[in-house]
Amino acid sequence: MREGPDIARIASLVGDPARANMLTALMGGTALTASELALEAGVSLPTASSHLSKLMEGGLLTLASQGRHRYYGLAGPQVAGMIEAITGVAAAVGPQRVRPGPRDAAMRVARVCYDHLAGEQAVAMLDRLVARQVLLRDDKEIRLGPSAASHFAAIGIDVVSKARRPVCRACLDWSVRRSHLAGTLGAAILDKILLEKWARREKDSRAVIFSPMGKQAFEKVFLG
Amino acid sequence: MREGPDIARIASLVGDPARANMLTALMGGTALTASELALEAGVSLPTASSHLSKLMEGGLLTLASQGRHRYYGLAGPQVAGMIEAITGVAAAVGPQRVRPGPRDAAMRVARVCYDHLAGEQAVAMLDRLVARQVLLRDDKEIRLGPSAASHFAAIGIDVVSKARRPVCRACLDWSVRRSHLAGTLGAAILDKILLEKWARREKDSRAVIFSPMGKQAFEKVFLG
DNA sequence: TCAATGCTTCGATGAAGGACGAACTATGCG
DNA sequence: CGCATAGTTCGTCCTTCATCGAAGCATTGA
Repeated sequence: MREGPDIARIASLVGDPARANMLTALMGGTALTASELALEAGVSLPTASSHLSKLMEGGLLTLASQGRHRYYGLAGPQVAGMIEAITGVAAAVGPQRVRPGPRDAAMRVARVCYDHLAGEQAVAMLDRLVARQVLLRDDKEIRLGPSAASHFAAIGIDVVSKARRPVCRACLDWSVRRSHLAGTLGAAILDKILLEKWARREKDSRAVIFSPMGKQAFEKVFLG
Repeated sequence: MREGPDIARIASLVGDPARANMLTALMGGTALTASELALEAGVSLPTASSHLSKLMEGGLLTLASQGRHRYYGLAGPQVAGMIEAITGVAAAVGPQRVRPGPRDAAMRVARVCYDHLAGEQAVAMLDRLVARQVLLRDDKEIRLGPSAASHFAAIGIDVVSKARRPVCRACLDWSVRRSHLAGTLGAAILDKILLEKWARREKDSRAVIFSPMGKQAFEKVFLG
């Protein structure tokens, strides 16, 4: 009989369809209220409330009360990474899927991963940044290169770490099996992309759709 | 209501304690038989068999039949990565350690790991055998040294491999984070320890309790 | 061919927990 | 205040599924 971190406890939290839907919905990065999550999960409000308590108790969610609204969000990037990893296995393992619709294709190209960009675009970006030595990567770790500060400052992104959260982190992609950039820098880049309206978010989905011009701009700045 | 990869299905597979233990055991990288996994999970053989079918059906395991042995292993690095991600969250989220009781302390010192000895004693033993070059270890693999046959023959252990099972294998310890000796040799040594009554097994536990004299004898033979 | 071992299937049991309606608390708004 | 909206708690029903013993296959060795 094994000991150690209670992995079954965490996994079983994700293992309920209603809770899994809630967590998936929260992968979009924005915090949601209990009613919204109930709707996402397709259960009644009391049921959702019960699930949310469990997720809170399990440490997977954070709660921000604002007046009579209670906003639930993912507890952190580590939790988001776990959901991505599970999603990846589920996607790889379920070959009995109907042919990938247009939404799936879009998801493969670019999607939101909690607070940063994921998908082929994001993987290509990280590759390029490493090739140009703006970022340095050894093994699983990613660090800022000497030219990083000036490079990102030129496009209006400050790479100074304000919080305890790391600036750079690698996050494994489920569609491609390679890493993309997470951390505060990854989040800042996604902000920039949406702020500049290079891309818009598909409603009720994690997909990120680049406009033709936005794609060009993105490629010029990050893949150039 | 969401669509997409069935993440709840995968997570719920990991969400059962017995299955979680099996998967954790398989994280070592070596494939194990159904009986071994039953022991690891602390369930009966039929129960284990049922769990294994489910894990197979879920695509998390691969199966290699060799005669009447059926070796189960993780389906791939992606699955391993997922387990690791879940373990990470579980470790970060649950620092609530139960106070280590006397049984836990004993488990840390010495315990049975399905057919061989694990724990601090076992780790020390392997270290010493390698230091004396009775065993040779490179990377993760352990082989017999030139003096191994005579050395073990002197204490009544035959190192000739009868079965297909390897004589030496490294097994990662959860208490200490280092390896101990598994394989037929590991099993033979545990047999010897119990046969000579150097130690007895705690009932209903994996703990192995050395008598004062037994400990001396063990240290003389294996740590001398 | 017979016995032993490794493993799976079957059937019955029992406990865990997910579901919702109703009632309760809390915030906001006139 | 009184009413409406957002959430939680409670109680109960009910499905699911983990568990084990016994029996059934399959492989190996004698």
